[in-house]
Amino acid sequence: MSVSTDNFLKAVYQLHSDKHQKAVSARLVERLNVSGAAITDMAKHLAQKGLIEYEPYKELRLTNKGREKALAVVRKHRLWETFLVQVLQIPWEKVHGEAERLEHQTSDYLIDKIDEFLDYPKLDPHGDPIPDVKGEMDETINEMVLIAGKSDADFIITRVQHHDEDLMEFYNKHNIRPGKGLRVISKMDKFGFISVEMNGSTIALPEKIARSLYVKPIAKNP
Amino acid sequence: MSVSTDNFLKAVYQLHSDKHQKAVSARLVERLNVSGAAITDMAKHLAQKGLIEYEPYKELRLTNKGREKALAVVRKHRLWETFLVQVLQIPWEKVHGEAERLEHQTSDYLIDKIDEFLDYPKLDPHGDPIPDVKGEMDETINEMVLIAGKSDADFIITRVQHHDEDLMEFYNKHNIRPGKGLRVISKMDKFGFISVEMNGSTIALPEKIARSLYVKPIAKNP
DNA sequence: GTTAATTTTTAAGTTTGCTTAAAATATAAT
DNA sequence: ATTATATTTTAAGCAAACTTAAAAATTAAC
Ligand SMILES: [Mn+2]
Ligand SMILES: [Mn+2]
Ligand SMILES: [Mn+2]
Ligand SMILES: [Mn+2]
Repeated sequence: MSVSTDNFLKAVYQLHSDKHQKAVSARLVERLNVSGAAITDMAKHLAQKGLIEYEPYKELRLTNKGREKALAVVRKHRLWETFLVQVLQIPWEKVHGEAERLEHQTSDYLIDKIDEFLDYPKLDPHGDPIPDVKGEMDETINEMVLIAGKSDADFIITRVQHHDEDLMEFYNKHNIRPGKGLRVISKMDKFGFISVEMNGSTIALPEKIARSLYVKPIAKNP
Repeated sequence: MSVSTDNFLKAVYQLHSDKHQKAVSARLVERLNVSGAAITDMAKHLAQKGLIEYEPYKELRLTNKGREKALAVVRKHRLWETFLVQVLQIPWEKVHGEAERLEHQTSDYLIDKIDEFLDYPKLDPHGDPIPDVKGEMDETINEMVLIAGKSDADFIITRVQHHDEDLMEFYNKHNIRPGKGLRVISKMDKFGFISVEMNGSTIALPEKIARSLYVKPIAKNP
């Protein structure tokens, strides 16, 4: 498998899981930074290899074999991110770029050694679940995007999106991490801000941020 | 720089340093497993980029810029090998293959972090010197190939070749490592064996092995 | 110093993963 | 239900890094 097919399968897997108004193909264009023609090309190519189901103008879908390959790449990516943060102490905003390249050049043998060394972590530094050697991982239940959270309710941050550098900068500035608690004070105002209480102070989160944070509700302490 | 140029420059650098009857071009064909035509192609291409000096039918030579790039790849390779052995405890015979791929996907930032983590090692697991961040490394003085060693003299193994799996298997079986001492009992016999005393016993080393071990003489203890 | 063997280069062609421009189809709007 | 807009596919083509086969230059042999 080449770097391009790795990235294609991984992207299909990830885009498929969070549903969106746009079709997978269209979002692949943005995610992989290639033309639409390249997507069709690759789709046909991988369909013929039995990795995706492709029919003209229909939504792309991974076959079992394709999902297996995608999960293997996701596993390598997330284990590398975890390793780089925990062992080499690389700042969490820097590890995604490194992992994006290392994931394609890491044997199954090596990644299993890394997994063992880390003692089989379940979550990466951004809160994303790490597939185990069989491709299985924890389901995140009750999870929602922060922007969908009811006001006057308490949440814990479960995951943060981390593809965008601006997002990461914001998280760092406001000490936003998976595991942190927050309370939604008011839902989005007319300027696109949502007000939350965090780390003892109230801050206004821009819509972009509020859409990038995944949270789960917790029982209120009276 | 692509993987192919990385490997090409690294190979030119390495083949240039140990001189041999065959020309560099011819040995590149073996080392990189490509046709002669591909070597000429790449040579022209890199010459035009100012990385090597190329004139038809003349020996290839790296420019300063080319050597710099080559050393950067060598640095990444050897630091990865060291890291995989020391930190992840991967057996030394397995690390070369992994490093061969990782070396091309590792940023300068990351490799410097690895260097720092390892506390700036000077030698890799096979005894090869590791270029520092400026491309400088220890010269190995008085070093020779074992087969050139005088009989009835004592040596220390400085480096071992490790591209070949058979070699590594032999080293493991006989506990041959950099740093080990040995004494040459007799030079190569008519069957191609050289007799040495090592680890308290006498063993016959086939020519191939004796050509793969680099040693330096030590003063005899009377 | 010719001739022969070896090495290197040139020439032509392939594959992968892209591109742009157009045509085809699907989706949305009136 | 047409028409307009957006998306996807087809078509043609390009660049990198290879290949094989033939031609050219070098090196070795006699
Ligand atoms: Mn990531
Ligand atoms: Mn990637
Ligand atoms: Mn190596
Ligand atoms: Mn390599």
